[in-house]
Amino acid sequence: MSELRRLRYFLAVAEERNFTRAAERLHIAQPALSRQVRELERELGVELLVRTTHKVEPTEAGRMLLERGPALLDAADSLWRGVRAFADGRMGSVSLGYGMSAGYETAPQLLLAMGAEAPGIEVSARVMAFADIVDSVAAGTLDVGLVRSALPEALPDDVELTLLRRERQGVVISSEHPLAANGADSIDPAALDGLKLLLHPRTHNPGHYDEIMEICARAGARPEVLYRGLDFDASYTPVASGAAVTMVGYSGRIGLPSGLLWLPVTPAAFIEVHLVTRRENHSPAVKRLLRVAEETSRQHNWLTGALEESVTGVGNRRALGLDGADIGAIDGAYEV
Amino acid sequence: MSELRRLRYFLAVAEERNFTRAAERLHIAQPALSRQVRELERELGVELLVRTTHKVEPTEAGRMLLERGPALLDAADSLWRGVRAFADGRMGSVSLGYGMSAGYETAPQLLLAMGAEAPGIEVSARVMAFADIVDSVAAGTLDVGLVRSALPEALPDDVELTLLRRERQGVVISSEHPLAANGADSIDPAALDGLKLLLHPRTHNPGHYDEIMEICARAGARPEVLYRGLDFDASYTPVASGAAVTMVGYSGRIGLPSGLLWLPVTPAAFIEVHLVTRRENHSPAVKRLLRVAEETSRQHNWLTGALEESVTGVGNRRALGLDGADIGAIDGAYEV
DNA sequence: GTCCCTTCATGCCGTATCGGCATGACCGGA
DNA sequence: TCCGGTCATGCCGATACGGCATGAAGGGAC
Repeated sequence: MSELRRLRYFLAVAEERNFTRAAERLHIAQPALSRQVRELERELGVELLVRTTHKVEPTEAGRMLLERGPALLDAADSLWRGVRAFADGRMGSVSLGYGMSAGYETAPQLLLAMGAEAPGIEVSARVMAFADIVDSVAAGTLDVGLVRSALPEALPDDVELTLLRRERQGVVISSEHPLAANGADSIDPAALDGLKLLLHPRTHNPGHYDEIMEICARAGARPEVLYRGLDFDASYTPVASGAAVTMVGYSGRIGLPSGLLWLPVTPAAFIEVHLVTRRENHSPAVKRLLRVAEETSRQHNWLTGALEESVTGVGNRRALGLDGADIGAIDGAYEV
Repeated sequence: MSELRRLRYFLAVAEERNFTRAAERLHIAQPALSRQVRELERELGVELLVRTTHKVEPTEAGRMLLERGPALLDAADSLWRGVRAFADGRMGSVSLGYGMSAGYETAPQLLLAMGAEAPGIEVSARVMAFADIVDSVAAGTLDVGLVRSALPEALPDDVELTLLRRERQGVVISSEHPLAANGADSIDPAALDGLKLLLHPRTHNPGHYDEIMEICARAGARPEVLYRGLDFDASYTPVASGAAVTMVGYSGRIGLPSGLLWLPVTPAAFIEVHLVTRRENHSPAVKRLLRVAEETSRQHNWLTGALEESVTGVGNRRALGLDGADIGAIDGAYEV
C-alpha cells in the first residue's frame, strides 16, 4: 500500500547512514525526512533502522529493503519512461495496408524509412484490396492505408486522405510489340486506340479505372478493356504474349518479367497515391508514420514528380531514374 | 517521480473501462478518481485514456501501462511482504558458534529444529573455541554462541546467558579398562582418584575445568590431569589405549570410536550448556532462533534432565535413551 | 426529434499529509 | 564539563486528497 516516496527517502538514509546528509541529498529538511522514514516503519510495522544519536544502522529488514528497493524504483522509472516513449511515438505499433501496386516501391520505401527513423515502432504491413483498405481504416481495424486514385467524395466522412505521391503513368508492353519497336522510349496514349488494355474490374477501384480511361480518352483512344484479377504478376501473361498491354505507375517498372518494357505515357499523365487514415484519434505511432511518410515523399520528390517528368528513355538506366541510390534497396528485376 | 496510488487508480479504470465502476472497486468517489487519473496524465505528460461520455478507451501508451503496470504493483507488494518476513523472523540469517562438545548433539538438534520451524532463516554455524565465541558475541560478529559452564560474572556486561541444557556427565573409558569390567554401567567419581584424566587446558574454559575438577573433588578424588588439544577425536588415543580416561557430557556418547564406552558418573553430576547472546538488539531471526532453541530444549527434556538421570546401563540402548526418535536424525556411530 | 439516463468533468470545501522552522534530547570527543 | 553533531518533537502553513453537489455530453427509447 505504501508509496514510493517513502521508499526513496528510506534508501537515501540507509545509503548515507545519516539523516542530515540524506536530507540534503533529497533537498528536504532533516526533520521532515526523519518523520517520513518513521512513518514508513509505522505503516510497514517494521523497524528498519537502529538510530543512536551518532549512528544510523539498518536492521536486517532494512538491509533487505536497501538491497531490493532500488530495483523497484528502477522498475518504476523504466515504466514511466516506457509510457512516455509510447506517448511520443518512439515506440508503438501501426498497421499499414496497401495494394499490389504500392508493393513494388512506395510501401517498401516507407517501411525502410520507418525502420531507420522510428525503429521502436512495429509496422505490421499487409497487401489488401482497395475497398478493404478503406473499410478497415473507417472501421478502425487498420491504422493507415496506401491507395491510388482515391476520391474524397467517395469515402466515408471519418477518413482522411493525405497526398503522398504523384506517379507518372506508363504502358507495360512486350518488347516485341510494334509500339515498342525501333527503340521507342515513350508511348502516346492515342496509340492505344483499339488495343486490348488489361485493367482491374472497375468495381475494384472505380476512381482509378476512370482515371486510366480518362488518360486514353483525352488522347482520343478507346482501348478494349480486358479484366484481370488481383494477382499482378500472373496477369502479365497476355501482355508478355503481345496480345495486350496494361498501364501502371512509374514504380510498376520494378519487378517486370523479362521481355516486358515500361514505357512512359507522353504527354505525361499522373495518378495520385494517398495515405488513408481516420480523421482523428491518431495514435502517436501513427502520427510518427505520417511524419516519416511526408519526409520520405519529399526526399524522393514523390509530389513534385520532377524526376519522373524527365523519364523519356528505354534502355537507359539514368533516364529511367534507376540510379543506385534510388533502386539499391529494392530487390527487383527489370528489363530496360 | 510519480507514486503508486495513481497507477493503481489508472489500472482500475483501464481494466473496468469505466470510471464509475472503478471508483466503486477502489472505494472512492468517481470525481476523485477522475481527477487522480487526469493528474497522472498531467504529470506524465501523456494521454492515457480517450474518454467519451459513454466509453473509456486506453491509448497506446495506456495499453502499455495497463500491460506492464500490474507487474510493478506486484513487485512493490512482494517487496513489502519480504520486508515483513525479515522483520518478523520468517526470513533472515543468524550466525551460530559452538564448541566441539556441542557439535555431537546439541547444535545438530538445534539446526534441525531451525530447518523445520524457520526454513527461511539461514543459520551459518561454525565450531569455535570458547573464548572466541564469547568475544565474537560481545563484538557483534557472532549472533549466538553455545557454551558449557559459562559463568555470568566472568562474561562482558553486554552478553547474556540463556540456560539451554543440563547435561549428565560421564566418563569415557576403554572397554578393556578395569573400571569398565564386569559390565559396570556407571562410575563413581571417587574411582578416578589417581587416574590420568584428559582435559582441555584450564585457560580454554576455566569454568568448565573447575566444574569437572569439583565433581571429582566432591567424591574425594584427585585425578592426574593430562591436557589435550581441541581436536576431540584425535585426543581419544590415550583413552583408547587405556592409559587415561576423560569426562564428557551425555551427548559425548555419540561418535565414540570403537572400543570406548561412555559410563555415567554416579551419583549424577550435571554441567550446564548456555546460549550466549548480546543483551539487546536481537534481530528477529535471532529471536526466532532463541524461541526455537527453547522449544527444542523443552521437547528433549534438556533442562529437567529427567531422561539423563535414568541413564544407568551400558550396552542397553533404551537405558541410554538412544531410541530411534532421539537418535534417528543424528548420523553418529557409538559403542554400547 | 425529444426526453431521459448514464457517464465523466468541474467547483467547492473539509481533512490529512507533507515539508519547513525552531527547538529539544542525547551522545561522543576535546 | 562544554561543545559540536545528530536525530526527534512541536507547531504551522501549503499542498494534496477525497467527498458532495452539480454540470455537460452523448447514446438509446419512443
